[in-house]
Amino acid sequence: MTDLTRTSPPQEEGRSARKRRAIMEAATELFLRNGYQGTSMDEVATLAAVSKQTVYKQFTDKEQLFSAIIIGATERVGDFTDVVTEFAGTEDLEKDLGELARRYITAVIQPRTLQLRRLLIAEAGRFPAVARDYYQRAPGRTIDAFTETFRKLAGRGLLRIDDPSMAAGHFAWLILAQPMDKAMFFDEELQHTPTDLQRFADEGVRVFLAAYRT
Amino acid sequence: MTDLTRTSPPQEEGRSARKRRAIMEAATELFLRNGYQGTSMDEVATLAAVSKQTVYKQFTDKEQLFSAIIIGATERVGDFTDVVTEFAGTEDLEKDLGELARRYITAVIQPRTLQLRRLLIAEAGRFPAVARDYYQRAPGRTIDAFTETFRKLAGRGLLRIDDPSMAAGHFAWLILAQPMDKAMFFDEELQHTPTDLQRFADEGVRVFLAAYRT
DNA sequence: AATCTAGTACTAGACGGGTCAGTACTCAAA
DNA sequence: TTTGAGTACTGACCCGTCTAGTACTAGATT
Repeated sequence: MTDLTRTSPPQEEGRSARKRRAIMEAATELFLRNGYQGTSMDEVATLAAVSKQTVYKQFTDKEQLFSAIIIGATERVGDFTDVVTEFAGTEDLEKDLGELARRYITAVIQPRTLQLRRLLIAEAGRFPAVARDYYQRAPGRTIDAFTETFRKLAGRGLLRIDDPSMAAGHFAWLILAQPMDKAMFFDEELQHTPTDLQRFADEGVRVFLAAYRT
Repeated sequence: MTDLTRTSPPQEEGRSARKRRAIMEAATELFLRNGYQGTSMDEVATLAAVSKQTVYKQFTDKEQLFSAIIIGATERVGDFTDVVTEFAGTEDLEKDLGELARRYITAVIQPRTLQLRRLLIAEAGRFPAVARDYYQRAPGRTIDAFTETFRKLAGRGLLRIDDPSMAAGHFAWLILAQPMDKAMFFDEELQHTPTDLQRFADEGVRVFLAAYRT
């Protein structure tokens, strides 16, 4: 008999790291659902099944915990930087843009993404640095990818574009502004069906191509 | 010397009404700047130069005061219902749409409107009824006006539109989605110049017409 | 018209009951 | 010996109520 004292499963990460993860998961859940002021550190500790002291060992204070979970949550949102290379050799622009649009709207309309967006808009005044950072790393990054993609497509003569950045903004918002705007104000009590979303995607692409196709 | 005792100016409204107005102005200012949970009833009373008891005489509790100031602030946002009749006999569609677009973006990008929007998005979870009401009475109302306008223009053969509601959404967001989105995340520390805004308006109208003009 | 009076609105501050961020301390587990 | 659970505690804040006293208003009286 060897090592009967080991009751826990083989631990990939140390105890501290495991606790830290539990705290971040709990805090993410609570902050996203109840906002910054609507979440107490006691709640976080309880939901993480951890003592409050442990929370304060891992995170100096509430603000720092908030920043940390926002950064973590931002990392888990969809990444569209690869569209630049994907569109490098497109054969059927209309079809490929349609697919991109559907992928895009599906990713952004997810509850987690919407909650994150709502939370950051709500706290933009209290945490300007966090809001700015999120904007650059999530929606800004996507727009940049679109911008670069369109610039190349214009270079190949497939699109007629003066300002690729403006065109990227038009593309993005033609597709998701309407469902997104409504979702911001109707918390939980509204959900778009996949059919709805596909229609927004298709109509958005249609208008975009009418204006920008050569 | 006549009536030295009268120190106050001729009062149009009674004392209560005057106090009520002071309270609402103070509460509007504070709620818009600091949010619902970030505003205390003591602060409201102090800023209104009124005792807390008076606040509670006029408004049963904090939630009721919040609802009241949101309704009041909503009434003071721009109204676009008259565009329907304005466009009834348009001669130069491109010019008139351009003017509408500039008027629209100027109205919506105002700090007050943006603060109101941010506040309602932040509190959509806590006050679903208030958020829904605001949405229908402010942005929804405008979209409805655009929808009706475009339906009529399509009837006159000036636009080619299957779904006027979708077209209205495209028009609105082509114009203001980009500056609005950024403004949501950059509180105070970003202001678009009139030149920027005009460019968003013009480019939005250009794309819209490319897609929907007959 | 000037004065008095009753009733109402308002002020200032205290207070009860509660929450919350962050700290301290004890005891058990690893 | 280090770590963390559990819990109590501090100091601050906040909602809503209450009390004691002041200011205002309008109608009745002189």
